[in-house]
Formats: sequence, structure tokens, C-alpha cells
Amino acid sequence: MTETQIPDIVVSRLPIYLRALTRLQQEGQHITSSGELGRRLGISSAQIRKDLSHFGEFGKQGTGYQIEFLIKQLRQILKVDHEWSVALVGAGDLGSALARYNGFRNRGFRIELIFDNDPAKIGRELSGYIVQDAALLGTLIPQRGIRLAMIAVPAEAAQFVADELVKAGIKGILSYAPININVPEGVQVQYIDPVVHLQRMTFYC
Amino acid sequence: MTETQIPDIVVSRLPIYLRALTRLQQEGQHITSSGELGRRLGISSAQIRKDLSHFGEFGKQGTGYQIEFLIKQLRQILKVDHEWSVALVGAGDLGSALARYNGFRNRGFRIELIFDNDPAKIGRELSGYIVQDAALLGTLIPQRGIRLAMIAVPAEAAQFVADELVKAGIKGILSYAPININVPEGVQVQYIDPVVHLQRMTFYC
DNA sequence: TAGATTGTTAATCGATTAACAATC
DNA sequence: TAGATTGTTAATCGATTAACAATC
Repeated sequence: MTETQIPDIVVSRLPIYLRALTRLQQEGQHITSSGELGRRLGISSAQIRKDLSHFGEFGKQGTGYQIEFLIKQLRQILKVDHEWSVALVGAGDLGSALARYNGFRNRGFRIELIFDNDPAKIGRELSGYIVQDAALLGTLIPQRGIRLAMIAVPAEAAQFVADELVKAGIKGILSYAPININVPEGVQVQYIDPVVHLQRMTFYC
Repeated sequence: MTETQIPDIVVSRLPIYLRALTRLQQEGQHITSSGELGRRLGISSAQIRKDLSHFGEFGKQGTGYQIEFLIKQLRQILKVDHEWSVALVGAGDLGSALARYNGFRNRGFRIELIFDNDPAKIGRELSGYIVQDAALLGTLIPQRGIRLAMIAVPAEAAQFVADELVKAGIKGILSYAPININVPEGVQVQYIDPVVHLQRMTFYC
């Protein structure tokens, strides 16, 4: 209907739908239904249909959804129908693992700049790129017009790094540091902290 | 009041509170308020008080919360007042980074078993432990009574590994594989997929 | 005491679900 | 056609927030 604000919680589920659809496609399927998708994800079929209805009509009554078509639509909605360059700050164990991870490419992202402030790491090759001096972050990021970054530095450095990234024009930060980061309005932050997930499970154990 | 079911969404916030409180403590603070905590986390003070009220009364009117005391209480609630042993399956780049990560220890977890099915990796030392043959998973995990596991294997292997883990008695799985996993009732699963987080941000870019 | 902040209630807000006409 | 499944509405359910008495 009218172009209304999409609830965050709806947006947050779209990548999950996209992932499951891609999986179905890999398994050779061409068509699916909200029922099947819901069963796979542990989500009600009504919720899936409701979520999608915020963006348009993508299915056919009686049939379901053309997987290829729905994937294309979701990619467009999430803006991952083209590749995003990502800057990575921190080339330690975790940063290196991220740099080498080849699951980014086919899902819309490419790590294109890697920074560290350790002289022993600067200048080294990592997954096809040279580790850059973190001091150059403010120059190189705007130069390449990069708008997404991942932070894989110790908690103590995370807020400082985030501030520098924001100054450099970064609009979205995925932080692996186990700490809350403050950013100005208009900058997105997402967190990954394995301990938080583990603690969510021990409660139920 | 009466011992009622705690909403999942409340439980999911407790580790965040615990993390922020620990941070405040590290900064040398002894007392805080729902207002201060909320400001740090971008959460309303009412929500924090409401969440905590599910478990008891931990504050003092006019004063706020004794940080040390509240940390102790939250640790107890989340059952991380003692250390949990964790099994790790997959000793690739990501698995190795997880094995070496020293942020688990002081927050209630210790990786105590590491598995891989690559003969080149089995028998190797990793972060003080010997990488075990994944085929021994069903023996070693019950032997040690381990109930939590992390999966850092390719998507194709994740469901199989999860099945084996469940058979071995695992009750909580933290999966890094970009795929949905099906487990029986009573087994917890949490997911970490950086691409999902990145895609949640590009929508707003 | 005066000021601050808790714990809790009730009101509001928003998300999920059930149900079904439309239709492939 | 008969069967299946969509998109959407309305009802339900649950979570968040505003407000305030209690009290430190």
C-alpha cells in the first residue's frame, strides 16, 4: 500500500528467508511455499506471508513462490543485488579468519581493506590483500567510498576504532568486540559476541 | 511473585546487561542505575527494571544497583557462576580463532575438546589441546559430560555434526554455519552468521 | 528533609496468529 | 473442477512504556 515504515523485526528476518531460499535452490528446488519455509525455519507461515507483504506480492495462490524470483526480490530489497566493499579493522586470529572466509563473496560482500595497528602485521599479505596501517583508515576508506566495516579488535580499542570509522564515512559497523559502541544517528551497528549466545543457552540448561 | 515462565526476549537481554555491568565495574564504578545502564545500551530504564523484576528485587530506591551484587545475581540466573566446558567441532580458520580466543574464560566458558575430520589436523596441538578425530565425538563428549558445543564446519556438514552432537548429549549448540539446523525438543540452538548481520544493515544504507 | 530511583501497575503500542475470500 | 496457497483483515497475544507510590 502506501510506502510505510518497515518494522526492524521484519527486516531482521529477511536475510534468514534469503538464506533458506538459497539453500532450497541449491537443493534443486524451484518452488516453495510459506508453509514449507516456515517449517524449515520454525516460523509460522502467516508470519512469512505477512513479512513479505510489506514489500509486495511475490507469490501465486495455490502454487507458492518461485524461489529464483523471490531470491532476486529479497536481494533487491536488502540491496545485496550488487556487491558491497567492506573494511576490516583488526588482523588478529579473528580478523584473519574473517579475511579468509569465502562465504562473503556470493552473498553480497567483499573485504577490500584490512587494517591493523601492529607494526608486525602491517605490510603483510592476508587473503590477497596487504594489511594497512590503521592510521591510514581515515584516508583509504573515503578514497574507496567504502561504507561498511567490521571491527575485530580488543574491547578497549573498539570505541576508538568505531569513532574513526564513522569519521571516515562508514555507515554500518559489524563489531566482534564484546562491548557496546556508541555511534551517531544514522550509523548502524550490529554485534557478534559468542559469549552472549552461550549465556542465552545456559539459562535453559 | 509466583514462579512464572520468563519471556525469551527478557532472557536474551540479560547477557547484555551482564556485559555492560562488568564493563562499568572495570571502569571502577560500584553503583549504577537503570537510567545509566539504559543510556549506555540504548534501552529504556523502565525495560531494564521490568526485566530484572522477573527475577527479584536487586536495587535500592533512591540509590540504584550495587554493581558487584547485580553481576553476581545475573551470573547466578544465567548459570554462569560456574565454568561450562564447551566442545568445538571444526578446526579451520574460524575454529582455530575460537580456540585461541581468550574472552571465553572469564565469562563462564572453556573450550575443552576440539574436533575435526581432516587427518592433517587430527593430532595437532591447538591452543593447548590436541585436535581429536570427529569420529570420537560420540565417545569423548559423554565421557566428559559436556553439554555445550560450537559448530565451525562448512554448511554441508553442519546438520550431520549437529545430529551427532545431540546424540552425544549436547544440550546447546552455537552454530557458525550459515544454515538452519533442526534439533529435537529440549536442545537449544543459536546462530552466528556475519552475512545476516551485514544484510540487516545494507537495507538501511 | 529533599532528591533520586526503585518495583509495579495500568495503558499503550506493536507483533503474531487465525481465519478466509480470492484465485491459481 | 477440487485442492492448495496466497495476501490481508481482524482478533489475540505479548512487550514496552509512562506514571507513580514507596522508600532509601
